[in-house]
Amino acid sequence: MPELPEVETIRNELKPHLIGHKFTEIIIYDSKLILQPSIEEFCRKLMGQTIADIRRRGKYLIINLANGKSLVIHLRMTGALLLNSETAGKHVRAVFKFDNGNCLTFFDVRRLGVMWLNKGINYSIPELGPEPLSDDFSVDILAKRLKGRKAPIKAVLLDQSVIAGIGNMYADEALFNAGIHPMKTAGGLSSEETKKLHNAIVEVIKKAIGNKGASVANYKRPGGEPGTAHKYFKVAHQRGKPCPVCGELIQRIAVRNRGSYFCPNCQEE
DNA sequence: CATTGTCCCTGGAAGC
DNA sequence: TGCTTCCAGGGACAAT
Repeated sequence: MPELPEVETIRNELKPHLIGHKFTEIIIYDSKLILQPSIEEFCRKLMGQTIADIRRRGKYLIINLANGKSLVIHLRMTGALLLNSETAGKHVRAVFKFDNGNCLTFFDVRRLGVMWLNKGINYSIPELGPEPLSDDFSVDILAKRLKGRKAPIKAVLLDQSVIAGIGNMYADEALFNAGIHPMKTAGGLSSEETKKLHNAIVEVIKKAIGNKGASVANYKRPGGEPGTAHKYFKVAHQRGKPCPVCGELIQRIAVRNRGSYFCPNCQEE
């Protein structure tokens, strides 16, 4: 599932193939993919435009066009952007061709991914919290953002308006590394725990980017290769396996309907 | 504003 | 073998 490290990997690997190139053909197979404007207008406004830059904010991929507008893409659960892959098929929702002969396929089994065209460079994506790897994300900022929150820390970590880009897998990994139980009240963390959590979030995200993302479901890099970050997961999706630190069996509980994996010994309630 | 629950969407795995 | 249920989960949205 594409979270921050996966979207960052996709961005890095698409850039050299797409920047400076023009859209020469656009095929939309699934009308639900485009949020705005209409399909016809979307294609007309994109056709012939040059890609100036590819950026990322949280889990959103932002394709900046030379005309100042931007194409915003969210892959949600199973979306993938593949270079020079299949151009038709059951799960192909859109295909974009470019003047250098490259072809970009939007592949998405569960059809939850979306994209839209924005008017200005100030893409109107929802209000998001700080980027975990930016200077805006300090221990103090994290403490301020958790203060007074009564919801479980796991739920708050998944709230994109608190911190941008963290999803279910990396929330579980960060909480494990910080030794914090997912159900612990967010506002009740000690300053020591907050410090540990901050460090764990930064480290987990950095390491996952270094490993080109985690291929637990059907995440693929643009070239079709998997990432390797999931090979180093300690608790995420490891139900029933022994904790790498203490050997206790990893458990799964539901926190706000999200599967949450943790070690009952290392992360006491 | 904070919080919680529902829905969207499909396919693989597990259970019976 | 075939049916049902669970599970994967980001985010919009409604309700409280």
